[in-house]
Amino acid sequence: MRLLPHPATEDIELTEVLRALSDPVRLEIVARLATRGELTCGSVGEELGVHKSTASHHFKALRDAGLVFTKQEGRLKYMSLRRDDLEARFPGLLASILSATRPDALSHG
Amino acid sequence: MRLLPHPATEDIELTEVLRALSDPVRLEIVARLATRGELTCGSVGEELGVHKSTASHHFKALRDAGLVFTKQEGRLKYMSLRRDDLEARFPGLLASILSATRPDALSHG
DNA sequence: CGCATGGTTTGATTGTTGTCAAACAGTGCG
DNA sequence: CGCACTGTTTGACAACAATCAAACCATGCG
Repeated sequence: MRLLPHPATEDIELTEVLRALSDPVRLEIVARLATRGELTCGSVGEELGVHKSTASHHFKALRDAGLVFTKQEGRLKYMSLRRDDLEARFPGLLASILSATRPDALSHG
Repeated sequence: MRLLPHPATEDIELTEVLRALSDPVRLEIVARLATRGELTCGSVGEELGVHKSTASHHFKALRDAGLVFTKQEGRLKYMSLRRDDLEARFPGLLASILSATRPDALSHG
């Protein structure tokens, strides 16, 4: 099992995190990771209707920004949110963004 | 005194807010607005070492995203953070971002 | 080994963005 | 009006990004 490069918690940059989450597809990926724990590249591609190479590209962007952790098991790669690392680095940031992605949690209706 | 177009609070989009803040110059502008209340286009240009047209461009990006409000008085235009609107739309988001950029920014709220 | 499966990389295309400089426009003052 | 001051718009340019398709790489299985 190989390990992919992940930035250390203290090396996570705020602008890169915000930039990574400013894409609708990546924001949706993160929102799903928050509720479903782990996702593979292929499942995201199918569910969001994008090519698998596009999904891979987005996962790399999220990984490089320090948002997700990639764990390989067999032929599959499981991506998960780095919740604790992000909370330690930018307290409250991920929580506020995740709550903002849920329409029912807003003053919308 | 003229009014520039600003999006209504309920029309502020999360991805556009994150995108606006993903640029280091704009993030710095917002951080300074948080501690200093109001800034003009020219002052930002001088302090951050960018051309005035670039500063104007960034202010427009922040205004279009719903982050800042522009008020004209005489020949000057004062930009200020839409703190209350952002708090109503995305609770806790701006606070967590500001604390990530400048931990003392919260004490001025 | 041969093959299927799951992801990655590369190429091409298209669109966006950040920046400066120069021209333009609105405002206030004399 | 003419002028100075502020900010906006336009033009140009380089850099980056999102997407798909196809080729490629790696892993596990028979």
